[in-house]
Amino acid sequence: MERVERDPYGSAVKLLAREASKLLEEKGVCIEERPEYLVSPPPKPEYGDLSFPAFRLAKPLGLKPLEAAETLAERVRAAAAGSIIGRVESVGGFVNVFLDAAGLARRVFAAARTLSGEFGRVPVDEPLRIVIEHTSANPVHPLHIGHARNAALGDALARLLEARGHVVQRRFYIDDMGRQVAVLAYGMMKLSESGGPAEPRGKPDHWIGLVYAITHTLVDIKSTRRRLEEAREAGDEDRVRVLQEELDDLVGAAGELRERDPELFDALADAVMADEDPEESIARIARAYEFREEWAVKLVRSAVERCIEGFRETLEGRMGIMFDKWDWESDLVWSSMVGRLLEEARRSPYFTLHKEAEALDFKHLQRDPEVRSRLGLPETLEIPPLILVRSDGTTLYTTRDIAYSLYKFRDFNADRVINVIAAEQRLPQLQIRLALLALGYRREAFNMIHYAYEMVNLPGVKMSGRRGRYVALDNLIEAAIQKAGEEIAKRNRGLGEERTREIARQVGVGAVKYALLGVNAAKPMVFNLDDTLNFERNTAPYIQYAHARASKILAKAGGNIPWDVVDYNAADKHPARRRLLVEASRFPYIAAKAADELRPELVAEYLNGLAEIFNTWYPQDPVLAERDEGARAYKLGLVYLVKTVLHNALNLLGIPAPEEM
RNA sequence: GGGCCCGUAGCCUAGCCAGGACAAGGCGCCGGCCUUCGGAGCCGGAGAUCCCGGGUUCAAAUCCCGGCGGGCCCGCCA
Repeated sequence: MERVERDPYGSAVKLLAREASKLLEEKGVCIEERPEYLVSPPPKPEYGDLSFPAFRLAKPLGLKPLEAAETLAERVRAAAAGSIIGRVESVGGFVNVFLDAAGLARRVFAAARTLSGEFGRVPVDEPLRIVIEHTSANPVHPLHIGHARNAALGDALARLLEARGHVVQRRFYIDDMGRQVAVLAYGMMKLSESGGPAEPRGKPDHWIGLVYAITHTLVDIKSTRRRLEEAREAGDEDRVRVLQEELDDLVGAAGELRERDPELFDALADAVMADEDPEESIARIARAYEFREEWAVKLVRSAVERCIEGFRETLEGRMGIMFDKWDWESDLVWSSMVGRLLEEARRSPYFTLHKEAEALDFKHLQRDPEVRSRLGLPETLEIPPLILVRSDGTTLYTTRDIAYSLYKFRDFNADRVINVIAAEQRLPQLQIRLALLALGYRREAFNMIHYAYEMVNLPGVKMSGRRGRYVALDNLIEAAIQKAGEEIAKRNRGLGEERTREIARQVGVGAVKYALLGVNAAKPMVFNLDDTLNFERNTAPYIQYAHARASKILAKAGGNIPWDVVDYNAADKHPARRRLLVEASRFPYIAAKAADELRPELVAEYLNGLAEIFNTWYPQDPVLAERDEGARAYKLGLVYLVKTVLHNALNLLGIPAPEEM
C-alpha cells in the first residue's frame, strides 16, 4: 500500500524525456533545458499514446532525423523493461510510444483505490510555504463578477498548490483606509444623525453598497453644483456645459438610487445637503481614523464589518471559498509596521524628496541587469518615483501595501507570496517589488508573484460602484442556482425538496466557477449568464453529470468492486475503453503541471475532455451487462477510476461533485 | 508619447512560453440516434486569409522585426 505509484503516466513521460537527455549528455551537448515539454500525446491514435519529436536531436548528435529517432527509440526500448511502456516506434522522425494498457491499468487502479480522495496528489520533493492573497475587494459595496473571477482563481490556485504538497495560507486584505471607506463612514454618520434607517435591510453588504452609492452621488452632486456656480460666475461657457452634463448624469443616478430605497435616500439627502462642506467632513474622518481616534474607529469599523460579514456570507457560505486570515489595513498602520518601514526607507540610498513629499526613486535600481531580467522590466520603461508620504504627512495605499507585503512573508514565514490582483494593478505591483529591493528585501521581491487577471464584463452592463450600478454576484449565483433547480426538477426523480435544493446549489455555483476558471486569466472575458446556465458541453454541469452517471453505475453494481477478479487484459480489448483508461491516468500529471504553472484552466480543459470521452465510451461498451466476470470487474474498476478522477479534479477547482443530480 | 496584455470558423475558447505529423473543442446551423447502466447524452456534416507584411528554419498559429485593431496602465486616488 505504501509503495503505490502515484503517477504511472507521468513516469512514462519522464522516462522518455530522460532517455533523450541522456543521449545528448553522452555526446556532451545540451539543447533543451527540459525535454519533458517536448513529450506530448500524438494527434492520431495510431501514433500511440506519447510522442517525442526526435528531429531536435538530429543536429546536435550529428545524425539524420530518421537515424536520431531510431537511436532514441532503441534506447527507450532498452530502458522500458518493467515500466508501462510497451511498443516503441520510430516514424518520420518521431518516437512514438504505446503504453501497455494492462500494466497501466493495474498500477492506476491500485493508486486510485488506495489513494482515493488523494489520487492525483503528487507532492513535490521540497514543499514551500505559500501565501495566497486574493479577492480583497473594497468593503464598500457587494462583490461582483470580477471579484468572483479573483476568488475562484485564488481558491483554485490554493487547492492546486496544496495538492502538490505545499503549505498554503489564504488571506484577504481589508482596505479600510481609503477615501471610499471614509465616504461610506460619512454616510453612516449622517444617517444616524438624521435618524434615518441605520440598520441593514437585507444582506448587509448590499445595504452598505446602497448607502455608499447614495452618499457618494450626493456628495458629488453637491460639489458639482458648486463648481458649476463658479464656472457661471467666471463666464466659462465650455466648462458650464461640461459640468451641466455631469450634473444631469449624477441627478439621473440619484433618481435610480432613490427608487431602490426612498426612505434611506431622503434621510441621507437631507443630511448631506445640510452639510456646509461634505468633502472636509470626509477628510476629517479619514484623518481621525488614521490616527486611531475612538469615535472614528467605532464609526468606520462598524460599517466595514457589516460589509465584510456580507462578503463572508457570499464567499465562504455560498461559494465555499474560505480564508485563513482577514487582515485590516488599519491594523498595519496602528501597529507602527508602516512607521518602521518608513524609517528604513529614509535610510535607503534610493530615498528622495519629490517636491515636498518623501519618495523612492528607482532610476538606478532598474538599471541593475539582474533586477531587470528577474522582474521582466522593458529597457525603455520609465518607472515614476514612488511617493511614500504626502506632504501633509499621511501615507498612501502603496506605502501600506509594501508593509503588508513584508508582513505576509513574515507572519507565515513564507517562501512565496502570490497576489491575485487585477491586471490593471501591474505598475503598482511592480513598484512594490522595486521598493522591497530598494530596502534590501531581495528574497521577498523576487518571490512575490503578481497573478494578474483581466476584467470580466457582463454583456450590456456598465458598472460603477460609486453610482450603485452593478450586478451583485449574489444575484448571479442565485440565478444559476434557480436554473439548476429547474433542470433538476425537470428530470424529476423524487430527490426530495431539500436534496434538490442542495444539488441545485452545487450545480449552480459550480457552473459559475467553471465558467470563470476555464478561460486563461490573461484574457478579458465577457460573462454570459445564458451560456453558463446552458449546462451543455464545456460546463461544470456537463462534467458533474458524467460524475453522477459513473456514481450511478457503481451504485447499481452493488457499491463494491471485485478487485480480486479484475482481468487487466480486458484493458486493451476495446478502443474507446483503452482511450478512457489512458486519459484518466493523465490526471496526476495534469494536476502537477497545472499547479507548477499556476494554470487552473488546464484542469478545466482536461475535465471537459475526460467527461466527453467517458460519455462516448459507456453507451458502446456496457458495464453491467458484461457477461465475462473478469471483464466486468475491469470495467467497474475503470468507472471507479473515472469517477475518482472527475471528483478529485473538480475538487481542485473548488467545484462539488454530487453523486446524483 | 511610453509600457503591458489580447487578436485563432458567425460567436466563444485550447494550442504560443519549451517551433514539428491533416489547427483541437464548444455555441449556433444541417442530418441521424430514445428496444440497451439516467438524452444535462451520443454519432455524422458544413464552416478558418491562425489580424497584416517581412525575416529565421528542413519545418512557423507558435520565434524575431515592422505594422494594424481592441483593452489596460503611466496621481501627493485606491
